[in-house]
Amino acid sequence: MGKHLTSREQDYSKWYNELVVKADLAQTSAVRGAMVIKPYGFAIWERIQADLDKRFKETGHMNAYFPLFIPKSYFSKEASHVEGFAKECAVVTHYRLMDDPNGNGVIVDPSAKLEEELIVRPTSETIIWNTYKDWIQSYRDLPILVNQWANVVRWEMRTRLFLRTSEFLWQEGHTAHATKQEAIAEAETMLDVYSTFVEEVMAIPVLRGVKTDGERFAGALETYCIEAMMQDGKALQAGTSHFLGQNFAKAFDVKFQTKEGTQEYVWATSWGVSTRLMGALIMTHSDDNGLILPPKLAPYQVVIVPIYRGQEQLDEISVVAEKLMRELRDNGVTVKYDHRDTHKPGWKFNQYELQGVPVRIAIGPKDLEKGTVEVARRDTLTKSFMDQSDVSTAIPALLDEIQVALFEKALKFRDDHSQTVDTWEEFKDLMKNNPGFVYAHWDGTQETEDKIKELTKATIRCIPLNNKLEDGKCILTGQPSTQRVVFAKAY
RNA sequence: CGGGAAGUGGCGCAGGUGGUAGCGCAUCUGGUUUGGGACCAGAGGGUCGCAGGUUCGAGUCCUGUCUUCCCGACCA
Repeated sequence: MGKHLTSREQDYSKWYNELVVKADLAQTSAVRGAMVIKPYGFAIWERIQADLDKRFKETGHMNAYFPLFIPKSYFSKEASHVEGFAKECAVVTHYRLMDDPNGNGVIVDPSAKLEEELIVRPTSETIIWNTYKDWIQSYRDLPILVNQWANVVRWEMRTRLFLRTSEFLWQEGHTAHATKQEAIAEAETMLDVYSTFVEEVMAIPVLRGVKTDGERFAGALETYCIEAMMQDGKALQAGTSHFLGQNFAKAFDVKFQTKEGTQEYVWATSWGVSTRLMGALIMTHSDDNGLILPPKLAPYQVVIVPIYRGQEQLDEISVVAEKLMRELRDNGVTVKYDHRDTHKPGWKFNQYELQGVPVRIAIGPKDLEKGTVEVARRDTLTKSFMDQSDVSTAIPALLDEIQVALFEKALKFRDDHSQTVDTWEEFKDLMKNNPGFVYAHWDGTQETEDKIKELTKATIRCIPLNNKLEDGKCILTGQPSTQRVVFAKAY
């Protein structure tokens, strides 16, 4: 195994693939398109889950669980929804295996064919709305504010770890409301929850906006999104929140009786983020030495590495290390003390850099004499010395500083790669040679969006919320436009 | 699903015109080491993706098939 990663400049996707594997986040599995998330990678996902889950509950939601399998007939009930997912559904057709009469292991028992095939959920709107029909009779049953953490399957042609796999983990919120206004407010609230989380915890700056017709979720009236910029200038959708109108209520006949006694269809939203956030995290912060984790998501925020000669010296250092570890833990810092004798300090330094541990503390014989430790920052790769007595207060402050610095650095990168453009030539040139977010006028038609995609591979990532109105001419057609939209190549 | 490339110990690779598999890293043992991926000595580990075929003989040639990666279409 090579000791160094492919550099980002040399081959960005190779860098990403190697980093995911070498940092021990995930690996490909024996199953086509499906990944194994390894303990270190899953620990990060657990932190994402825990923080988001808390935010969902603080905004009034509760978790529930709906089946993995969805009867095929449910899918045909909402036309645009089927159209959106039909091409990537896994289908269960049989329920039993038998010994192969020809002696070649087991085969599917042809007599065990299902009456109605089951779809492995690509998303759960249909099964959930079929259930909500039973839950909702009166306005007193509303709103329903439910989330589920689950796996879903979308049969993908080309897969990449975390970014696009056939099976992935996510959460999907599904809410039901008495009024349109309330449902829209819910979709907007959840977009706020996502953007706050992604910016404050993941340290990834996001644009908030709405999708165009072409990019909208299958079955939604409005799709809100947050878009992040990766270090190769491509956009990655970090989360979506949909206002579904009454589409699913009508498809599944979910009505409620109002105070006035009339029957009305329920208004709906759904919203989700997936393990794709792991990809966003990696591609926003990491460098050619490996992963860089924001302190708020790092499985260990601090790793302590002893430098010693002989058991006696290790024992002396361990006394200091364990004291510091206790003090740090008391101050809410997660610490790992790596005193394994099977690896040298240099090896550990490289390994923890590869795995993105925000702060490394090294303690050696010289530190014992002077009462100091060596503190190394992962994000800047800088080292300095600190008195042991300062560690318990200085390290939490340093972690906060790193958290902010990562966000600021990513924000600066995004700003440096965001341009306002008014000519088609300039637009084409940017997309080809220096991709990033391009703010340009668009005539509002699907045809133009498709044409631009065909010519440059760039799509409209979003129409920013609270967008400034400004008269202009469409970048491609010259037709009048009232606002700029954000174009980028996307993951 | 279209176009390319590749499948050989755990990982990365080498194996002109066919002759019975090798290197680096990793692993194991012993010793010396330990402030940025240590060194020396020794050891273990592969029915060459799979299935057919040609041949006295196939990692090598032929056919089929599966998988992975890259580039497109689709997508969170």
